Amino acid sequence: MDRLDIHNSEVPALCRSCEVRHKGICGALDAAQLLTLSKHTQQVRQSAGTELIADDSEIRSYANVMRGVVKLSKMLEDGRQQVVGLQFAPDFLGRLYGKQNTVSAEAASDVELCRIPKPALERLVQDCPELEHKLHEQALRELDDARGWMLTLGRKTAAEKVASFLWLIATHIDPAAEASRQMETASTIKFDLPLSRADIADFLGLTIETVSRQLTKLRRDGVIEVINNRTVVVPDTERLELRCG
Amino acid sequence: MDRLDIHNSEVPALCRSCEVRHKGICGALDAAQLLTLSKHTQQVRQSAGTELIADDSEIRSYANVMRGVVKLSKMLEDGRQQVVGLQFAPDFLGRLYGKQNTVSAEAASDVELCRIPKPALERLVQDCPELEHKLHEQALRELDDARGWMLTLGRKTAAEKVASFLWLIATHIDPAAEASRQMETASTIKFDLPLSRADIADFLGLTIETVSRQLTKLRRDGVIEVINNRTVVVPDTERLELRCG
DNA sequence: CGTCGCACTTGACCTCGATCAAAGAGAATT
DNA sequence: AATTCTCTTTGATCGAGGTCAAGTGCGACG
Repeated sequence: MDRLDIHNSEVPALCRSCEVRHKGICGALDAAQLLTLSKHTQQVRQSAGTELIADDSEIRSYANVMRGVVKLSKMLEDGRQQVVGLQFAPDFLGRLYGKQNTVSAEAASDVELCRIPKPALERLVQDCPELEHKLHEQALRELDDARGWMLTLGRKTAAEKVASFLWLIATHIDPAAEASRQMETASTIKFDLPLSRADIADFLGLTIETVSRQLTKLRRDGVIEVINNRTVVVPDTERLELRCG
Repeated sequence: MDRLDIHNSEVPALCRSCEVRHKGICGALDAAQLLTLSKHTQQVRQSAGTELIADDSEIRSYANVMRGVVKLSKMLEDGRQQVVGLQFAPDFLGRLYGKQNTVSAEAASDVELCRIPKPALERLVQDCPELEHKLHEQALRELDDARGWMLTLGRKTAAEKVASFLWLIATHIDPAAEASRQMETASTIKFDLPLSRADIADFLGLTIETVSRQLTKLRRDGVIEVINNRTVVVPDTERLELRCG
């Protein structure tokens, strides 16, 4: 688990995050600001399992997730762990306005990040209310997500938790499929799990054995098919949704 | 559970929220903006148990919590409920930038709110980047809180959950005591629980029986004293902290 | 091709917290 | 003071999910 070093990465011409407008930070910036930004950002690749941010560490830089999935988690002293969030491209990654990080972040899959040093981003945010607005909106979305998961963690059964997790990944990995699902009901979705069983367990507040058993049950009941332990096919999304509690 | 109606409340001279600077929204505003604000705000009192916001309802107004505690919660169709947040004075209450509310809000104790209609606040936010910044910071604090509770919900035992809840209330109700605790270790804290056993259970993802049993255990072990089922005395805060896991 | 390592699955058993049931304990009403 | 709420505590029992222990499948590597 080597720590990420932004100096060991190739210098980007213009950070690709600028092409990503949906949730990324760059849609808010004008041409001059984009140029400034591109001078500071560093495109970085990290392989699955790399620790990107350590909890309680000093905040030195922020990043945009360009590709892959980043896992945010918190740990108790005795090692019990809870995944408290997942970030998909093109989410912004980092805790604005703090001195210390409040969670740790790890690459759940191979990821591509667009790094920007803390002072550079903070200057941009100050100069650009529109950028602060964008980041504010993402924070509110993350807050909604977190609260949604609190309901799952506190009140759902193991079976409902696992179904809810699959549902979350299905809708995030393949938003197109989700959109089409709303038009013409009953569709098939196929996606790769970006998390190991252990990570899923830590996300759902379960053990890996329970996650495995519940996946087996969903398989037996024909709600999902699993290929190579990583690829999931959902023949009928409604059947899955029904199991989310 | 009558719904709140802003037209049935007395017109405030100048909303008292403007005096509250720590986390409230008004510290960001200049004199002219404060005056504008005071024309739109309505000070409202609600008694414990009143529903302030219904989940999925259309957002019509925001509020600042002036006194008391507001409980945010989410519910499954079958009635299972999870409290996903608590708001103490002078927190801002409401989901900015959304059409629908994403949680329901209920007065946990008797509360005093300073209401402001959605359009009025949104105009102010647009005109005043400093105000957006304030609200952004609160959203990030709430996000940190939510993620902290995810760890509690997913990974702590019932005993640790109850201790953590008491710790949360102790530090929020009496920040002064908390501050003094840091200077000279080992202090006594006394506070009233703002939540019923049922609410505590819904907050911790437990049943009221388990909450009751754990409180009894803490009492037996001398970690807390309980007066009238509502007032809690913690003779040694460190002993309590030790039980938070 | 074998075997090593790792992630996942499956089984047997146990425990913590849920459920069901009853009994206090205040506060409000008659 | 007696009655009736509602909230809380306590006890007895049950079961979902955790724990412990094998077993399986698959890719990496000699």
